[in-house]
Amino acid sequence: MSRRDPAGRRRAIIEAAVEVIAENGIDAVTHRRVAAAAGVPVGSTTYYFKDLKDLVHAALSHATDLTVQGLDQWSQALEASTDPAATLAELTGDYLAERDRFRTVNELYTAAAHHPELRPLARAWSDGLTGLLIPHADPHTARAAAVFIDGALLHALIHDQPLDTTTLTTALTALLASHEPTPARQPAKPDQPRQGLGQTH
Amino acid sequence: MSRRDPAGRRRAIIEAAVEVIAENGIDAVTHRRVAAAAGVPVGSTTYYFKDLKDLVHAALSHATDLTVQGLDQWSQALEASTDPAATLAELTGDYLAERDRFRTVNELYTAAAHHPELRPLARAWSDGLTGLLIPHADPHTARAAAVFIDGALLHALIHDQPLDTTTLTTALTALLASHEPTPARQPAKPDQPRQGLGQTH
Amino acid sequence: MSRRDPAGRRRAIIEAAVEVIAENGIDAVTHRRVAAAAGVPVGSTTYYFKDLKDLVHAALSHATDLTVQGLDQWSQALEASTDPAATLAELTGDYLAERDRFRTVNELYTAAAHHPELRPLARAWSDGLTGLLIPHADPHTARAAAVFIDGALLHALIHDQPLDTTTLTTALTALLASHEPTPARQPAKPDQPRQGLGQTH
Amino acid sequence: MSRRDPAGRRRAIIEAAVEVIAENGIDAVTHRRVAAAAGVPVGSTTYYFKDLKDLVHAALSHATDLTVQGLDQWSQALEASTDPAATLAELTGDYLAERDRFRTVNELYTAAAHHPELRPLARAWSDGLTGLLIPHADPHTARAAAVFIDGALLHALIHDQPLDTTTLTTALTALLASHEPTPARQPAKPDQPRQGLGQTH
DNA sequence: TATGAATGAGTCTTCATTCAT
DNA sequence: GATGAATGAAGACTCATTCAT
Repeated sequence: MSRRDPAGRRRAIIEAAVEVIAENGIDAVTHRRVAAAAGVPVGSTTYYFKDLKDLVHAALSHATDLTVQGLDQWSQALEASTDPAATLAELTGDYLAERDRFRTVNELYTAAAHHPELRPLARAWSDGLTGLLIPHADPHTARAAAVFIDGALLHALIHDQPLDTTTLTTALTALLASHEPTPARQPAKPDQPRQGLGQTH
Repeated sequence: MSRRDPAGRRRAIIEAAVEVIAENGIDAVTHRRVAAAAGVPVGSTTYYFKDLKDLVHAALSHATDLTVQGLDQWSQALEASTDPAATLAELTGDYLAERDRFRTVNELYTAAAHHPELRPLARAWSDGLTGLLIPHADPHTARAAAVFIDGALLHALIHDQPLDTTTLTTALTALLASHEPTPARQPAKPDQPRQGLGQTH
Repeated sequence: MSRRDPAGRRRAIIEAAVEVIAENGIDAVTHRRVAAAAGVPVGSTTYYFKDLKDLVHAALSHATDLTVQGLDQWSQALEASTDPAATLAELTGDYLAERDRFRTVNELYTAAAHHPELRPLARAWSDGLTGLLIPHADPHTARAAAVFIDGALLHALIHDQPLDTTTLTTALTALLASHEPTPARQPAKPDQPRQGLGQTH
Repeated sequence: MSRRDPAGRRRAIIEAAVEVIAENGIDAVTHRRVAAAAGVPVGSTTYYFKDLKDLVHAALSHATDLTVQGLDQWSQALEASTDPAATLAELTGDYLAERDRFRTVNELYTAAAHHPELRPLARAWSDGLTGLLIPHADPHTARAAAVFIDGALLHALIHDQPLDTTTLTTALTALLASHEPTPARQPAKPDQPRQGLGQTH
C-alpha cells in the first residue's frame, strides 16, 4: 500500500471500499471517502478504476470472494458433523456475529435489485450456500434453508440482537428434516426429479 | 394533486417518493426527481417537508403503513384457513409478486442498517407478521416463519423468479410444525395444525 | 443582469459565452470562464442551461441571429445600389473589420464540422448571404460569391490584414458578372433549371 | 511503430495525432487518445514531445507539409493544362473530396485565429496556393482564387456535399479572367488563357 | 401560501505532467 | 532509453437548501 506497489495499492483501495460499504452503504462510496479510508490521494482511486461503478464492483466482488471462501469451512464442518442442522445453526450464528460481513452481503443484495449486472455476484452467496447443503438435503430443502439464513440476515440487520441459537437450530432442524413431498408419507411420488436448484440459473 | 389542496399535494409527493424508492432506491430520492414524478414544482417538496430526510421518512412510513395494513387480510385469511401453512405460503407468494411492495420493504431494511432511527419502521413489517402468526404457533416458531418469509424477499430480489409455491409451502409447513426443542415445557399447545402438505396448486 | 432578473441573467450569460467563443474559441467555453465573464456564480450557468452543450448552442444561436439580422442591411444596401458588386465588396470589408463577429462565425463552422447538430446554424449565414444575392445573380453565382466571402473570412483569420477592398471588388465583380453557362455565349442552353441553391437543403 | 525504432515511433505518434485532429478537432488531442490511436504507451507521447502543445504543433506541421507537397502536383497539372481554370477546379474538387485533409487545414486555420504562433503554418497552404497561380494570373487575382478555394473548404465543411464542379469551374474561370480594375497598367499580360468554360465532366 | 431563482458544496471524471524504475 | 505509476488541478454536473417575491 506504499508508493510503487501497484498491486498492494489496488488492494488497499478495494479493502477501503469494502469497509465503506459495510459501514455506510454502497451509495456512500465516493472516490474521496474511499481515498481517505485507504490513505491514498483521490487521483489513485480513479487511476486504478475507470469508474466508480468499476470500483464498487471490484469491492463487492472481493467481499463476495471472501464470503464464499468461508463456505469451504462450512462444508467441512457439515461433513464432519453428526447433526448437520445444529452445526449449520452454529455456523449461521457465527456468521451473523460478523456485522461487516453480512451487512456487505445485504448491500450487495439491495444494489442487485436495481443493477442486474450485480445479480450474479449476489447469487454467489445464496447459491453457494444452497449447493453446500445439497449433500445433506434435497435441492428444494437446501434452498429453503439458505433462504431462511438470508432471512436471519435481514433480521439481524434491524434488530439489535441476531436470532438466538435455539431458534436457529429449531428452525433449521425442521427445514432440513422436511422433504418435499415427503416420500415416506406419499409413496406415490417416490423419485421426483432433482434437476438442480430451480430458479437459480 | 391539484392546486388548492395541500393535503392531496402532500400525499402526491409522498407517493411519488415511494415510487422513486421502489424503482431506484432510497439514495435516488432527490427533491427534483420526486417533484418531477409527482408533477409538482420543486419548491413544493421543500415546502411540505423540512428536509429530504423528512421526506424520505414520510415516504417509508407511508409505505410501511400500507404494507402493515395488508397484514389484516393475512390475519383474516389465516383465521379462516384449515391449513395455515398453505395459506401463509399462498399469501407470501402473492406478496412476492408485488415487486414494488417488497422492494420498498427491503430498501427500508437496508437503510435501517445504517440509520437506527428507521429501525422501528423496519420492524413494523417483520414484527407485525410475527405477531400475526402467534395464534398459530409459539412465538419462536412464529418468528422463524417471519424470518423465512423475509429470506424469500431477498431471494426474489436477486432471482428473476420468486420461490415457487411448493417450496414455500413445504418450508413453512415444516417451520410451523416445529416447536421448541424442549417440548416438555409446552404441552399446552399439543395440537397445532399439522395437516400435512396440502399443496394449493 | 442583477439579481432577480432571470431573463437578463440568462442573456448576460449567453453574451459572456459569445465573448469567450470569439476570444478563445468554442473549446475554451467552460462554466467557470463564462460565469466569470458574466459576473455571476458558476451555479447560475448550470441553472439556466442544462448542459454546457446547451449553453454553447444558445450562444452560437444568439450570435448567428445577430449576424443574420445584419443581412437585412446588406439587402437594403444592395437594393439601393447601382453597382451591387462594389456595394457587396464594401459590406464585406466592413464585416471583415469586425473580428469578433467573423471569428464567431468561423468557430461555428469548425464546430459544425464535428457536430452535425450545429450545421443548420452554420448554414444560416452562408445560405442567408446566398439568398440575399439571388435578386442580383443566378443561384450558382450567388453561391459562388458567398463562398468567396467565406474564403475572405478565413483569409482575415490568419493574416493580420483582411483582403483589401480592391481585391474584394475585383473578385466579386468578376464573380457576379459570371453566369453559368453564359446564356449569350451558349444560347444552346438558354433556360437551365434554377431549382434553388443546390446542395443547400 | 515497433519497439527499437525511435524515428518510426515518433512518426506514428504524429500521424495518430493528425488523425485525431481530423476526426475530432485539435482540442480533442490528449496524450491518452493519441497514444491509443498510435498503439503506443502513454509515456511515449510525453517522452518524444516535451509538451502537448509541442505534439500538436508537430502534427499540424506534418499535415501542412503533406498538403503543401501536394501543391507540386497542382503546379505540374496547371503547367500542362490548356485550361488552367478548369484544371484548378478539378484539382479543387479532388481536394475537397479528401475530408481528413481539408478538415485538418481548417482546424489549423481556426487554431491559428487564437494562437499567432500557428499562423505561419496556416498561411503555408493559402500562400502556397496563391504563389502557384502567379504564373497564370496577376498576384491579386491569384490571391482571390486561393481565397475562393478556401471558401469552398468552409462550404464543404458544413454541407454534406462539396460544391459541384460546374460551380467551381465557372467561378474560378471568372476569377482568373478578372484583372485589376486598372487594366491600363497591366497590358503586359493580355492573353491570359480565356478559353471559355470548358467543362471537364 | 407557494414557488421559481439562486448558489455553494460536493462528486465524478479527465488529464497533463512528473518521476521512479 | 522508455514506460507505468502517480497525483493535483480543473471542469461538468447535481443538488439540498435558502430566499425573495
